[in-house]
Amino acid sequence: MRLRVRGGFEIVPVPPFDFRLTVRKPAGWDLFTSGESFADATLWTGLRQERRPIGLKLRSLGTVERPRVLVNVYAARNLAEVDEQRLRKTVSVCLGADQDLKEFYDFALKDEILRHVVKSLYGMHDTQAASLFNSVILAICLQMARLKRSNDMMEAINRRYGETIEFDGKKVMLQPDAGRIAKLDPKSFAKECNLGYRGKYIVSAAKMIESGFPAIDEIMRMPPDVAKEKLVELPGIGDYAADIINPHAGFPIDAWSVDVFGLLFFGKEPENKREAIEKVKQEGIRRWGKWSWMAFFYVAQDLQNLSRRLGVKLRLQ
DNA sequence: GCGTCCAGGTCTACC
DNA sequence: GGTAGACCTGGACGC
Repeated sequence: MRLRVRGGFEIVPVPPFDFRLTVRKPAGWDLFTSGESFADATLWTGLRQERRPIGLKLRSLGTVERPRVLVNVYAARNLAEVDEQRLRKTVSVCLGADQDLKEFYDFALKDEILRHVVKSLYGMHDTQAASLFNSVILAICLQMARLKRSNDMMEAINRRYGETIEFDGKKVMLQPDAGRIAKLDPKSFAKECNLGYRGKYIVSAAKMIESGFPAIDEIMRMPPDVAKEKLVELPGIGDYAADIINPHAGFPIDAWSVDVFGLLFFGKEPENKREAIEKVKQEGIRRWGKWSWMAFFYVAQDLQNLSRRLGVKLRLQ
């Protein structure tokens, strides 16, 4: 689908704000979709607004201490004023533009582990997904699979049911919306995309989302424990997956991160990962309290630097 | 080449 | 309420 420029707006994030680190994270986490591209302080990406594909070109015009982000909006037809206002708010929230990192940095600089990562990744804001369903797909595909297979499953879903938008000379793949997946036969879907048992969870979750489950922004506005309680109502979403979808509420320790944080906290990787997950999670929350997620996020993005600084060999993702 | 293990968890039947 | 076992698939590993 070809999109034309339909408007634009400027976002002024709270400094420090490093555009590159925020939209193109060192560990490779995408902002909105795996199909986005980045060059010359510019990100071409896309999302859906009320099912409608929207192309976005985000350009950094400022500096880390005086940040400005110019957003060009591309769509098939003109946007109403109210839609552009809503889009502006969505992009601003997803970029974490209003996040003030000062309090976290003050806390982190007194911590033996975190002081290294906040210096290395100064100005990296925590971003948020634009779609609950896309986060659900990610959280379910991460389960019981190595990272390569998780990526293969998500790519298969995008290839078969996603949508490519073209704008500003770029092509961006958008992930499918819940409405499309909700209509599928779970067994066929699982077979087509090599999802195994996950296929039925994704289709059932899509049906729940289609029938009025709270949207991502509503979830984010809920108190963390209420949001988590709500999220685990979705099929295939348990404790870990809920923390992936709404990370502000938790410390998403899994079979990979249990090695990393086990080594950081206790000086060695646990012998029995499954048994150690709860212990490591509790230790993270005890040490870092309300900053647990930010600590997890910064550490996960800075493993190479942290390995060097602390003289330990942290397993990269 | 073949068999086994287990991976960025969750659900459910059973006690 | 707690817990063992099942669940898809495929790469890694030992033999």
